Amino acid sequence: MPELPEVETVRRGLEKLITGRVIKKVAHDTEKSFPNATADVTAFLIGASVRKVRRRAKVLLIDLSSDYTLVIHLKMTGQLVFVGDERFGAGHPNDSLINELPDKSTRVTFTFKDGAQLFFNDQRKFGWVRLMPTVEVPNINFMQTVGPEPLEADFTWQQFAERFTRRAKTSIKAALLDQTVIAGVGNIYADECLWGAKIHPKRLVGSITKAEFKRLYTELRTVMNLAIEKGGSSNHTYINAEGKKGSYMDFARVFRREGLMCPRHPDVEIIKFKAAGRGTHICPVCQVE
DNA sequence: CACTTGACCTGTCCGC
DNA sequence: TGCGGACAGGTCAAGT
Repeated sequence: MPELPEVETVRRGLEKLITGRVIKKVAHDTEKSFPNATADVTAFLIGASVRKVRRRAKVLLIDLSSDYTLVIHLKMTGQLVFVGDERFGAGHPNDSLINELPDKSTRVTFTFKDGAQLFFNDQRKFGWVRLMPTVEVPNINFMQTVGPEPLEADFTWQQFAERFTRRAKTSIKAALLDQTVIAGVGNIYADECLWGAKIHPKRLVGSITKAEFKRLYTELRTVMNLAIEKGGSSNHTYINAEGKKGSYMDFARVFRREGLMCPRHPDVEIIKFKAAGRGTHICPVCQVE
């Protein structure tokens, strides 16, 4: 899925596009797409307006005037795409794409009172949408166990390093991907910040020095802030709420660049292998085991 | 507890 | 052109 920068990009788009709009209708395909969409629950959806769009880790939270919240996880291939009046006029940023919605991967369709629509599309069907009272959101298991937001202004490198102590015997990459350690890191930004900090992904957490944690913290924040600025990273599935792709991949140093040269070593090829069960990219000179 | 692995799905790409 | 297998930006529930 979308990692923190992609989910944040979607959040910002939705905030601008759907805040204040009144939901008139909701439709979904299978039970799995919207597990608790029973009539007594959707009663808190129909007629409610969007108050606020929040994000925690990789989860989107759409607060409604009914004091209920739509909780949405995009997982690997989820998208939330808004289609408003632009669909009927020229010059929409991605007319050809937008005009195809809904399509065969549309899972949930929200229709607003003014005719605009929000489509939850998800090719692999791992994602989900739930509706629950806003006050209960902090009690769900994920919210209770998820780690701190890495981009918060008051989050320090010492706090960052401290979060890892519990995972001393696993690899640094596995620990970075563990949402209970730090929120929002996924496969792209794990590889990117490990390269930036010159740390091999298979190094055990217990072997990482304070200086290395400090570098990793700085690199993670730098890379995620840059990615947000660029609208996230796009493969063939990710687009934001306006149907646009992000451009971070134009700035990636190692991710999905196997066979290309390391930015620090013009004569060294980036290699790919498996670490923490995921495709992993490194510069074999910058990052040694 | 900490840690690893397989499962959940569909689509695409690559080698035979 | 077809087919099998690996792989894809993420969690979970199991197993050791």
